[in-house]
Amino acid sequence: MLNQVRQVLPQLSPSEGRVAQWVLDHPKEAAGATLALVARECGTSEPTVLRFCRRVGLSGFRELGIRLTEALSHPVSYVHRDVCPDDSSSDAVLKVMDASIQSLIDMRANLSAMPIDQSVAILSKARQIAFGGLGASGHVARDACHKFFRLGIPCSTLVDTPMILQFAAIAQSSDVMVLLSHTGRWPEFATAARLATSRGATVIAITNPDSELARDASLVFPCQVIEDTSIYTPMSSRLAQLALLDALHVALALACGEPAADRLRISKDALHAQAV
Amino acid sequence: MLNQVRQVLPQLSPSEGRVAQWVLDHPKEAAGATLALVARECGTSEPTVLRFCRRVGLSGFRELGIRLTEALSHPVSYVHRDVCPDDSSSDAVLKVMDASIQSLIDMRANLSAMPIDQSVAILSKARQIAFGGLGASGHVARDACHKFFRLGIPCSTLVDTPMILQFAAIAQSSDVMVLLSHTGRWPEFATAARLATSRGATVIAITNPDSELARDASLVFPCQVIEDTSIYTPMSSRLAQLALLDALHVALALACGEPAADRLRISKDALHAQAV
DNA sequence: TTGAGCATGTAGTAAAATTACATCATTATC
DNA sequence: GATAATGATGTAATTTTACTACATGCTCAA
Repeated sequence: MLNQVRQVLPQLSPSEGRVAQWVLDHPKEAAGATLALVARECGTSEPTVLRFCRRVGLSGFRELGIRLTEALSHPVSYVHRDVCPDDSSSDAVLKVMDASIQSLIDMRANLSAMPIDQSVAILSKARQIAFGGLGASGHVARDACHKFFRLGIPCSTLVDTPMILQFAAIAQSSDVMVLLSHTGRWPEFATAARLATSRGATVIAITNPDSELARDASLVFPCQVIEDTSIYTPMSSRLAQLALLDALHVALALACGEPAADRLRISKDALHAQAV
Repeated sequence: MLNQVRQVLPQLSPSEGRVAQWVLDHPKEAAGATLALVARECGTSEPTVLRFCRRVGLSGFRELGIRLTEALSHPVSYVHRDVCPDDSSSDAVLKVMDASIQSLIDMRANLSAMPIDQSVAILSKARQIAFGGLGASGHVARDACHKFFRLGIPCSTLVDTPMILQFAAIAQSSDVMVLLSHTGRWPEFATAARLATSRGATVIAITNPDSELARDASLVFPCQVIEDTSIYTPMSSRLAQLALLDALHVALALACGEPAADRLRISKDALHAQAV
């Protein structure tokens, strides 16, 4: 909303521009203000304020109040703003955290498009699960492996292409291979997916839906890659992948019922017996 | 807000109750509605609607609109709700995602209490950085190591207690050891922290502030551990740690200026030359 | 049965939002 | 350089909206 105001500001006439500027400077005050007050505050007349509202695409002054409280009630909005070289450390940290939060929120909004139930059904019957990923995704794969193994399912991690290809080559029908790739463009991943599926195994891809890997996988969790305009932008999508695997892990634990829950409890207790 | 309405509903008179019910049923509509419209819609009079507003603790009808848009603009609140065994897969997944999002939001709110500037200052002058963590924190440590090493700083990962103790024993004054532990209760971590600081090295702890480790570290990033009431609760705090390290990494890259930015760019290009 | 107390509605009021129209300045056109 | 045209801005009237004061009617108890 405030961005919308900023955007039309240059096209506004002087008086209307003053109103826009005042709204931007005092958004909190403007949200609850009355038409007369705003006019007085900006040294203009009521109709001018109203014209300003219309010009930013609102139906009237009342809607301005609604839109403004809406925008402000997110005490902070986690919209992505690029980190720029002259940011202070604290600014940069805030921006990165916001980007991370936003990427999780985006993923949450997309959950309905993901094959969660199918994946849980297949994973719960898996003979073994292998998690494959290169570079940063390798760490996610390791983490996932560590998590799922506590359910009592044989798990392994594949962090280089030879390993991934070898696993695919010897996969059996009840094996599951989870492949993590941000862009899905490593040709070896698609090859491994084809190889594994041809042998009857299931390949779950957590990747860009417009990729060769996505086409060749059995199940795809679409993860849009945020175009990183700035070199400072970290891989927020990696966080989202981790959270997704967390969620899948819990869903699987539920689906497996008591035995899995027991194993979780036991493995937690094993740690707490000492300290964590 | 809506909860507030629900709470007073039983104490309301019939007509006022109808208003409350309508507001609960059509919150979106109610947010922008006019007094007359609500009265008509509920088959009652305007003063009754107004009385309803007063009874839920508002100053008038106008405030109802504000509170309502406020409540609705958080399309969902990411409050933590425990996963229970009879949840469906999709319910469980949503709950886990919400918990993850909330833990990031909490961390963001706590950023001001963290020694970001000091850490950046020390890290930018570090001869080498070692990231230490056990179990799940080990994966976070590996991920962080992978990230910081791309800045051109010598980095290593320590994923077991002997390694952590050995690093501490041979640490030099410009070395930095980053220790990750959710509870901070492993005695070896505190020992390592004492050992390393006594040799002039800096120990940055990302851990529970009420722990031995926190006391013995040079700098502490407090991370409150969410009491995991349910065995299904995953380690959301691990996500927050990752995001924090992401942020710290970006802040450090900024502080190091062009050389670090160049290295980041080069390492990104090295990947993009093939595919990621 | 009558009056106290409460729920509800009617009618009125003040203020706010919106509209219609007038004025002024600026620019374009002849 | 006068004049029409366009657009910005304000004034005043109108409508709508929120809110108040008061009246009606109902329920229950003495």
